[in-house]
Amino acid sequence: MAKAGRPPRDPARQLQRAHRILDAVAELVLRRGYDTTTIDDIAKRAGVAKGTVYLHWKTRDEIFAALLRRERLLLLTALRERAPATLGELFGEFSRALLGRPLLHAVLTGDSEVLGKLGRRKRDGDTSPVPFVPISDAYVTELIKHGAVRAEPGDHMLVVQSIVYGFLFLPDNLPDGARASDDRIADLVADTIERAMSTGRELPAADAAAVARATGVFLDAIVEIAQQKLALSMEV
Amino acid sequence: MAKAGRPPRDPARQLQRAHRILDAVAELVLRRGYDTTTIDDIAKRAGVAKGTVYLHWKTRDEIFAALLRRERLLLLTALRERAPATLGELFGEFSRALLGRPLLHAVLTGDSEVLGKLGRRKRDGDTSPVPFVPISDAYVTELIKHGAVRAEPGDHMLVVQSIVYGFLFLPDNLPDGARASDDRIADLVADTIERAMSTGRELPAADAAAVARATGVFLDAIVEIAQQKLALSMEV
DNA sequence: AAATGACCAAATAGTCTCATCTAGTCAAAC
DNA sequence: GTTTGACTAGATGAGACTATTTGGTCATTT
Repeated sequence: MAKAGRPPRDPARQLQRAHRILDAVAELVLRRGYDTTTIDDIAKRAGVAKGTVYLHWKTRDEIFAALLRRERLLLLTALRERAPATLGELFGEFSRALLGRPLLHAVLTGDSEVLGKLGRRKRDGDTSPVPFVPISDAYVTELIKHGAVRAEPGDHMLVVQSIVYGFLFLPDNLPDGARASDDRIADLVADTIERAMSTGRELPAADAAAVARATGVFLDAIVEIAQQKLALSMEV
Repeated sequence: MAKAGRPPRDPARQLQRAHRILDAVAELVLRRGYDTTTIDDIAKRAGVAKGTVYLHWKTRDEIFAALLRRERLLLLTALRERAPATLGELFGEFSRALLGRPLLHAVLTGDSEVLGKLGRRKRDGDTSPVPFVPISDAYVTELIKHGAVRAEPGDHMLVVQSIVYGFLFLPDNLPDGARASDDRIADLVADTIERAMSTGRELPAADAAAVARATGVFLDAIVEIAQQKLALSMEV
């Protein structure tokens, strides 16, 4: 009924449209939850026809996956901009960024209010974009080598994840009165991880610089991967 | 139809019977979940008539509350027997004890498989016996005074709870391969809390002894309270 | 070629009925 | 006085059917 037809074939325009659609999804899912957000709603809000949505993604779930990948990339980019130098800062800033991103926070905490029946999905880290930062063994080894992280207790990833998880989760099960602000939580995460993982010795400037560099490199690598994954979700 | 009537009025016998009923509840709830465990089942397994169950508790929920209070007391008693001296040891042993108590673990993690519709209950700490150990301000102050815990970051309870919560929770959301054994987790909790909270300085023997004593006193107090609460749930 | 929206099958939500189950009571048995 | 288990009311669930919604397609339009 309304205008249809063919504007100039412009890949940039199409990408822009894809983002506009994801914007709509983000807003609707946050407001009303995944289950009650329909493709019609999304198309209407994004100002396109339903069929157009399906020009970008084959299924409803793929749309959501693309949204989460975009969220993840935004998170990681923001995280990199804060230029964390140490392991503690890395996850402190990660927590801060995550707490400011309701969608990812909902995914992490399995908020069924938002996720609906998507909540109990197997979290195999690849189909579902778990927002955790999986620190690589190489990165940890580097930190140990420079004396920034102690070697002893082992299970570094488990310890870090447990701490982050605990601080991000606990508030949900706490009475309102006992809760702390997002910034406070982020600071406590940084501090706790620093103390739990560091050797306690002051680092020589050279080592500190090397650690900061390694953290930067590690973050770059993650951002890179996130970018590629998002790109896969966004091609027409 | 079967024998009824009146055995000797013996309060000790009645208490024993109450415990036998709770044994039955524990076993059935663990095996089949709260929702599908009926009073008839419980009575049958405990070898009493249904009416007898109601001589002890007025409602189904009260039975379950009594069971949880008993579990909590058993946990705390076991915890006290391990005689933890430091804050880290206290929560390390707490974690160990909790991981060995499936019912309390289910309550803590909100396992809906076991708890059924009891899962989403408001956790106000009094009606529902939250299995957390709420460290008292007095105890923390004592620890700080003796140099066992640093004062700075504040929010001691929040930090400790987050760490414990994180370590106890994370395994549920982790692939089987990445999980650690219960004992390992308990050790890591102790270590992490020790490092996160301590001043780092070695304690003089006198202070160390004072800390151990304070921990013992604190535990005694909690056990005492748990005992009283259980007693309330067990009187005929 | 690109975009649309009417269309359809399939899932979901809603309604009503009937059968079963079970928390809690209480008169009777000891 | 103490214990029992048959009993009841209300909840819960199964089944059958209808109405509505919605993910996904594709003939049509520009």
